[in-house]
Amino acid sequence: MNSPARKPSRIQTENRQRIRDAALGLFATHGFRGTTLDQIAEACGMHKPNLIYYYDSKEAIHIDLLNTLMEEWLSPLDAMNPDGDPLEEILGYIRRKMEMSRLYPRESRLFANEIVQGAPRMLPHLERTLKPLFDRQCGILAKWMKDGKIAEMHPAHLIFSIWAVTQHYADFEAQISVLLPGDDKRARGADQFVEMMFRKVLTP
Amino acid sequence: MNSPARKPSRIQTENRQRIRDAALGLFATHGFRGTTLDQIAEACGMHKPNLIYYYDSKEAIHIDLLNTLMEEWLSPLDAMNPDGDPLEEILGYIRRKMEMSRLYPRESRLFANEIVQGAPRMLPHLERTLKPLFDRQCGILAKWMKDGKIAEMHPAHLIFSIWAVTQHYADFEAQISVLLPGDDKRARGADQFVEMMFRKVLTP
DNA sequence: CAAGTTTTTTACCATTTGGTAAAGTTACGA
DNA sequence: TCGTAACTTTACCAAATGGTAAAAAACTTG
Repeated sequence: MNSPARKPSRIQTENRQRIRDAALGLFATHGFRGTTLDQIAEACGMHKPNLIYYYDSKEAIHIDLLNTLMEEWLSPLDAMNPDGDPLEEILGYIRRKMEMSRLYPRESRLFANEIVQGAPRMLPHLERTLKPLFDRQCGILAKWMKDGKIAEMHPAHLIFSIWAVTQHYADFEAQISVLLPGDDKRARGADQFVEMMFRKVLTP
Repeated sequence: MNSPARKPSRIQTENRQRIRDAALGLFATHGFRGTTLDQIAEACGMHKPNLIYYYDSKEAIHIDLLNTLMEEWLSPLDAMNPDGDPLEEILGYIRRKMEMSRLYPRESRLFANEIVQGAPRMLPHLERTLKPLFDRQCGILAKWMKDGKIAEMHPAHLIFSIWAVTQHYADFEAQISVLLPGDDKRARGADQFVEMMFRKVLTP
């Protein structure tokens, strides 16, 4: 076991990453309770007690995943520049969110599972990390509205609607692929629709 | 055990309903694997083997719930009248969806859980029941667009966005209540925002 | 390369969990 | 009201699952 003061060895860093990567896919598609340590072990080519050597418990893996991924998951929101062109900043954010839905559906579903089930392991993190960022960005949006750069509306609900629409494509993909088969141009169609939609909504 | 030909007794009807009601809340907040038969039994004041007397397995309860609720869950979509005023028909549908998010969050989360995890027990049902309805309503929307009654856009993605935004308020309530505390006027604010949003999007 | 440390593997355990068997109780039609 | 079918309860079980103990193997470092 590693003492708390020592920094992790190369092997530790690598293997923890392997574990997280395997666990991410499984937690995303089966949820926390639906995923077993044996499944994670098999998915990353390790043995069950080896997981516990690197993480104290199954829950510790889950929590570490949520914490590790939250930051980069939220980074596009943070990247909105208060001094840029309002409409283009927001549309840029929306484009990045659509891209992330396509590139990182596992992350999207991991958070979706967690929050749908009441965020039992993430509520404090939402309070401490997401809330301040959210409030700040709402402030930026409010200022843009007051300056007449974009249409006047409730900034919080605007952000909710952006999250809802963009993440829907990752979280509910199983349903979408049934209703809109032939996935060739689906991504482009989605991108075009979402851009058109929010352009209309935001234009004063 | 009841023979397949006999129709269920009063006690059977009542107790199955009690079981479904208890299971709905638990499946919605803990997912399928996260819910145990003992939890369901306790929640409806029955004993575990009694559940198995009414349902062959835990999975049978889950499947019956999905099947039973799917129809009424989709009924507002079916209620869109092709001969009514297009904008008002769609906005009426959106209002009903918002109302359902508020009145039936358990149902919304039950389906959210199921679909996020790849709809393992619902894919055939989506194909057989949802797909035809969806295609029909897309056709109605397309005609309204061709007639210039509402703005031109991809009908399927319009429906996706309606589902995404309205169900987001039920499915991600844990997050929303952190970001927008003081729930007094939250529902009204949401309703107003969503109506304004889609009015803009749909106006030609 | 030898001693010590880190990492991996094997064997195992206690609890939980979905489900069964069968006895006991209640409801209900003749 | 009596017999039978429907329903409920108690006791139980096998498999799955999260986790532990400790020996074996591999790696690091003086």
